[in-house]
Amino acid sequence: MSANSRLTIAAHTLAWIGLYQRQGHEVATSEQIAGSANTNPVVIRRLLGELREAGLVESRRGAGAGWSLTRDLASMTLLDVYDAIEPGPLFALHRASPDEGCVIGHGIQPALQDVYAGIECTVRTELSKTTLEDVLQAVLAVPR
Amino acid sequence: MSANSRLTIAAHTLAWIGLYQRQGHEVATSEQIAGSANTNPVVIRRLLGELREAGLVESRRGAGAGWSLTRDLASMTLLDVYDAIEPGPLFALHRASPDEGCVIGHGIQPALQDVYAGIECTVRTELSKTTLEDVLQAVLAVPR
DNA sequence: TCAATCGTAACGATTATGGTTACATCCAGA
DNA sequence: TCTGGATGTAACCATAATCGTTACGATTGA
Repeated sequence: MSANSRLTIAAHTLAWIGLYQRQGHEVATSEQIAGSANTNPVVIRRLLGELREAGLVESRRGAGAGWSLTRDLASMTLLDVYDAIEPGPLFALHRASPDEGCVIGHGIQPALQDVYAGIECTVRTELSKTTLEDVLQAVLAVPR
Repeated sequence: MSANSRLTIAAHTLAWIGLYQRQGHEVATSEQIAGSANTNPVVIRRLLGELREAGLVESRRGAGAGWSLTRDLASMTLLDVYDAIEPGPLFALHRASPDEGCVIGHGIQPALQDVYAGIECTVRTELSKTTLEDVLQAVLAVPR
């Protein structure tokens, strides 16, 4: 596998719930979403649990249980989702500390940290430009 | 581990070779670099092999062997390095195809692909703004 | 020839992701 | 009060990427 499909599954999930609610339903179940995303309901529940901690969705238990959005898709950006599922940094530094006695080893981490921080910042800015409503509209615009 | 430290190790390696050559040495060995980066020489050789395929470094075998840059650090950007070590996409789509019979399942991949492509584009642009010479200068500017 | 270094295969450890099963918990509605 | 359906979560396994390590053949200047 390797790369993160978590943001993809999360966006899929939120768009699905949003459309389902727009069709008049109150709550969506993890099983329905898993069917659409072609994965396991537990995977969806795990992910939705993280989105709930971030305040993007809420769940009801018991009979007639399921998941619903806490606010409109237009007020959720991909950055909100990204932060909710807390991926690690895009680029990591050395896994073992470099040799501090070496000029390069001493200065490389602060130097790269600055560069990496700048890149993460632009990625976050880009993510914040797309709302889940944008995603849903783009989905609906795809020709059959 | 999780995140990629490959770009970090590659930048460390190139900066190290660049500084070493600037000090009058012809070639650097994987063992020297591994000492500075606190890793194993084989890890460095593997990485340098990929950089060589991209034309950034060259190697000499036999006695007095080692690695040298093919061009100045000022003409190498982090994007060159990034492309050389070929990381996968930043964000992946679904690992299993979503349900094409579902409106969301049908349109979600094209919709997200556009967003992801835009983000990768900005990341690449950012990476291309920093040369390895910039990195080396930033390293040397770190106070002891 | 020899010593140093690359080139590379092979194997194991660690980690992230995610698929699956299982089961306790909860609660609206009969 | 029961019960069915769904959540909440633990547990385990599979897969894959990265990395550390050992080992050894290939190369080549001295």
